Parts: sequence; structure tokens; C-alpha cells
Amino acid sequence: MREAKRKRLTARGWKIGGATEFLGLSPEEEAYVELKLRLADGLRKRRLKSRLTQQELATAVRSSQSRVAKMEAGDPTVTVDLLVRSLLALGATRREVARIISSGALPAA
Amino acid sequence: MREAKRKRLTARGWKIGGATEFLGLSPEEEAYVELKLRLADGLRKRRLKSRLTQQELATAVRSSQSRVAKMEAGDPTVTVDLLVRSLLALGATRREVARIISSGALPAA
DNA sequence: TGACACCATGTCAGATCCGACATATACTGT
DNA sequence: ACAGTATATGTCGGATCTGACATGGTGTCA
Repeated sequence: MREAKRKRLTARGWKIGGATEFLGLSPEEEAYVELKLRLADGLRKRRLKSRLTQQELATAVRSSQSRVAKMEAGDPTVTVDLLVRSLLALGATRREVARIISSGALPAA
Repeated sequence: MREAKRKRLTARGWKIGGATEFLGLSPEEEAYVELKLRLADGLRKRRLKSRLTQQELATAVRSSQSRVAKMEAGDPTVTVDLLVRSLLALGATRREVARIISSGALPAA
């Protein structure tokens, strides 16, 4: 969208500790970043549970290792779309995706 | 991604009746289309509840009437990303988005 | 130390998506 | 029938995203 730098900072570094506080993010931007980070986290968890490397996951979803790394990092160049598609490709159901999104866990650190 | 035509057919016309059956969609493609249609439906419901026109919603989320129409139709040129951002811009919370995704309602018709 | 496996980060060409516009269709009320 | 309002559909230039590649970093094992 507009500001890439800020989102990069937001996504990385502050995922631990409660997400998005003091950078000037509007409420919906905050919610969007949070949602994305949860998907990112969910993807990594699912991959590790399946004992796959990023390279193997990449092959499975027809992407590349570097993009998988970016997905799991919540990189701003990765969309919710791609995260969702990857989770589904890994066998997650629609409802599992929903659970990942609403999970009350992540920000606690 | 790849096939635009098929998804257009899938998204429209067969949303009533249980979603994606006889077109050759892989399970994850099916799940993706379903998820998208639920978000589309959720967006429309939320707009109508607020008694907004597509034009008004478009202005609110800094888009255009035509794109809002496409969003609500689950058009293949609309990403999950955009649907999610629009819902959040309308004031939906992350959890509401999750509920919309997992809602057991839509396909029954 | 070197070799190896895994993950992170930067870059880029090509693919995809977005907002905007034009236009079409549907439904009112007059 | 006409005007007005709301929604649907097609198209397009420019913006954004994606996969691929190169490269750097870290841990492990001999």
C-alpha cells in the first residue's frame, strides 16, 4: 500500500511484546498487521509440526524458500492472500485458518 | 494466479447450492474460494447493516464503487487481502473476521 | 577449519491486483 | 417513458506482489 518501511519495522522486532503500540498506526492498520502476524506464526507452527524445511514447504506450495521465509516473518511484501493460500495448501481447513486468526495467544510473548 | 475464467464461474452462479462441486478444483482451491465468498458475504452484510451504499463504502475505504461491487461478488480479481482490509476499515475486529471465515452458514443456501 | 543444512535478506522481471472510468442493468417514483 | 439511484461488468495504466536467484548468517558435525 503506502508505507513499506514502517510496516517492516512493525512486523519485525515488535512481534514480541504485544504488537503495534507506539508507531502511528490507525486501528485498522494495527488489526491488519496483527492478523497477518498470526497467520505467519500459524504457518511456521504448522510447518514445524510437519517437520518440513522451508525449502520443502516452498516446493509443496510451488514457491521458493526465500518467500516462505518472508511469509513466516510477516514481511510487508507478503499478503494475507498468500499466507492463507499456503496454509490451505498445507492442508489446513477454512476453520483452522479462522482459529489461527482469532487465537488469543501470540501477543503475550 | 492461473485460471481466471473458472474461478469467475465458480464464484458467481454457484455460490448458491454448496459452493464448488463439479469444476475441477483441488481441495485447497475449493477452500480458498469458499473462504473468499464468506468474506464477500460478510462485507455485504456489514455494509447493509450500516445502511451504506457501495459508493459510500467505497469512499470510506478509499476505493471505488466498482471495486466494492466486485468485492461483494467474490470476483477473482479481488484478493482476500482487500476483503480483509475493507472489513477492518469498516470497524470489524480480527475476531469478527475469523467468525466470518468460519461461519457455518453460507453454502446451505 | 571446512563442509553442509537451514533460515534470512536484498533485488528484480514478470505477473497480478487496484482504483478509476465508462457503461450497462435493475428498480423506483413520477 | 423519463429521470434518478443503486449495483454490475469491462477495461486499462500504474502500483504492488510473486517466484527466483544471489548472498549472508548461524549452527552442527567431523
